[in-house]
Amino acid sequence: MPAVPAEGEDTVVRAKSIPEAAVARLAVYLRVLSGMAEQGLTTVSSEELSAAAGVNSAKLRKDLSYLGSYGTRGVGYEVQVLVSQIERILGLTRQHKVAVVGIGNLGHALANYGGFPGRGFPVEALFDLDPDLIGVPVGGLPVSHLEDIPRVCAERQISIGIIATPPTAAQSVCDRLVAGGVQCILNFAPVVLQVPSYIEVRKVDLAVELQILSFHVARRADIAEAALENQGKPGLPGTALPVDNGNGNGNGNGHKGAGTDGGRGMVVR
Amino acid sequence: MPAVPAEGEDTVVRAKSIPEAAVARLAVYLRVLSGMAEQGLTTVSSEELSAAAGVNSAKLRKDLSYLGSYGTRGVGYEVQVLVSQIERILGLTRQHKVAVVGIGNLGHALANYGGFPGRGFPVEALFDLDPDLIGVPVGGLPVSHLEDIPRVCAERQISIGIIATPPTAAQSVCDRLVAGGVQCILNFAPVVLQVPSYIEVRKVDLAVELQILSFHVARRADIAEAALENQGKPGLPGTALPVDNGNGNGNGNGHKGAGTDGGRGMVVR
DNA sequence: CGATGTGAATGGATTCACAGCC
DNA sequence: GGCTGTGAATCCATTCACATCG
Repeated sequence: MPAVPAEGEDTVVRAKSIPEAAVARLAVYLRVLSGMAEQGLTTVSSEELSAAAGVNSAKLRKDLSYLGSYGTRGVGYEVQVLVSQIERILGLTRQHKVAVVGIGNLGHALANYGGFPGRGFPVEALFDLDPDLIGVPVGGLPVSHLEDIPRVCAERQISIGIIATPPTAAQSVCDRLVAGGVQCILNFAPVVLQVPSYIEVRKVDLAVELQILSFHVARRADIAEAALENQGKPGLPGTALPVDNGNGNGNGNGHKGAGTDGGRGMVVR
Repeated sequence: MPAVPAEGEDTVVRAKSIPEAAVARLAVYLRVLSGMAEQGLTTVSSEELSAAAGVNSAKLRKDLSYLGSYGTRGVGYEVQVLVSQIERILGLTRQHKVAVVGIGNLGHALANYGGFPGRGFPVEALFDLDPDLIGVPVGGLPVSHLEDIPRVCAERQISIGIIATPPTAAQSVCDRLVAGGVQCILNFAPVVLQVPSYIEVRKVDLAVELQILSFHVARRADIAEAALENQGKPGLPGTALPVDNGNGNGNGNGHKGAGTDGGRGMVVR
């Protein structure tokens, strides 16, 4: 299915080039919309959708405008239409076969995921170094050896490689994935990977995330300290404020992104 | 609830306000620098460090300039000095106690981490819903019940909560963490959390990451398709090109972020 | 009317390029 | 001479505000 027949655009490369930041948010909108669809909602306004997605409505509308004009003025958007259009733009009509390298705790979690976000990302290969693990099925798929990454990836037409190994192994694993023809890499190892320029890499780095949070805690503490010339007790939440949410959003970061475990029934033992 | 004391405001608050994006990169520089220090390097130029961190040197210098002027013109930077300064800015001189909620595969991985990035982030509480898990030590720390989140977090002065639960539980867990006085949340569950504005949230969303990669694959395919008017075979890497790295970097994303498993000795069973 | 879609304005972040200093 | 530090210029992203249309 070629999906969209050809998109209007006469010339070539109709790449309107949609902003990176918007792409990440579209994925979030898609999830929210899917939830709404399940609940039987058929239409939604930019106001509602943006609130549920934690962004402001202007941004949401601009993001959606990159898809084309699929809303109805004075009314809103049809949930199903948006879902289809976002799936089209994100390339979710194709299947993207995934390989997970490094079957530790995290790799295990990923493997058991067994087909990611509403399908579309079937896990079709697992790799590890540990001899005790080779051949053992994890989530229904036997583990292969690191050595075989290039061959197996090529054979199974893997397009996305996930690196969940210790940092020391990451670069060599990465090289093998590239040799195996994967087009994108999602890297959980805390190293900066060197890759040829045609490979897309995204990284998920827990240490970095924690340190960013640490920075904000520290900044906050500094501010509280600076407030000493106002009052004597800034009020450290020792017991806690029973604050409830309810505000529009509050965090509105902008650039974030990254993988999740998501949970589902993953109890370790 | 007054919560936050009052936010500095115009007057004081000498906060030079260092850009979010730069903060994330500083954490990366820190890791690279630590590696260099271990190898006995004592000085480094912006060129070297930027290459190792996968950014360009101008950006690196600007980022470092937010710390102050700690380089020597014509020479470079002292590794130890940079390490100290970055640690200072990121607030890594304080300790930040961490709670992990949801002891599935991912939570397990996090718990076994047992003290994160070069210490500074000790895991001091674990929570789950599963009765079979309560009281069982994981990574040396017994699991408590979700109900007890507010009390335990308050008692142990937890400042960072990590949510690794299924999506349905995430918001209620989040509310309890907030009630327990945590200041920041790292969310691995694929939901948009609603929090009071003084709480810092970062999310790590695997589904979103994969979909972003999917987008790039699709875009690439479109371009290849468009190239049909040039040649007949764009050259799908069926077997793979043995390309090796060696370029400056290639991905140069900019905004990414997010947690990692990192690996270390985490084999599941 | 009411909500979309979008040019224009604003604000951040990246890059350039060069002055300043060792 | 070489490398840092940084204003100025550029580029990208967000927000504003309103024309547009069902």
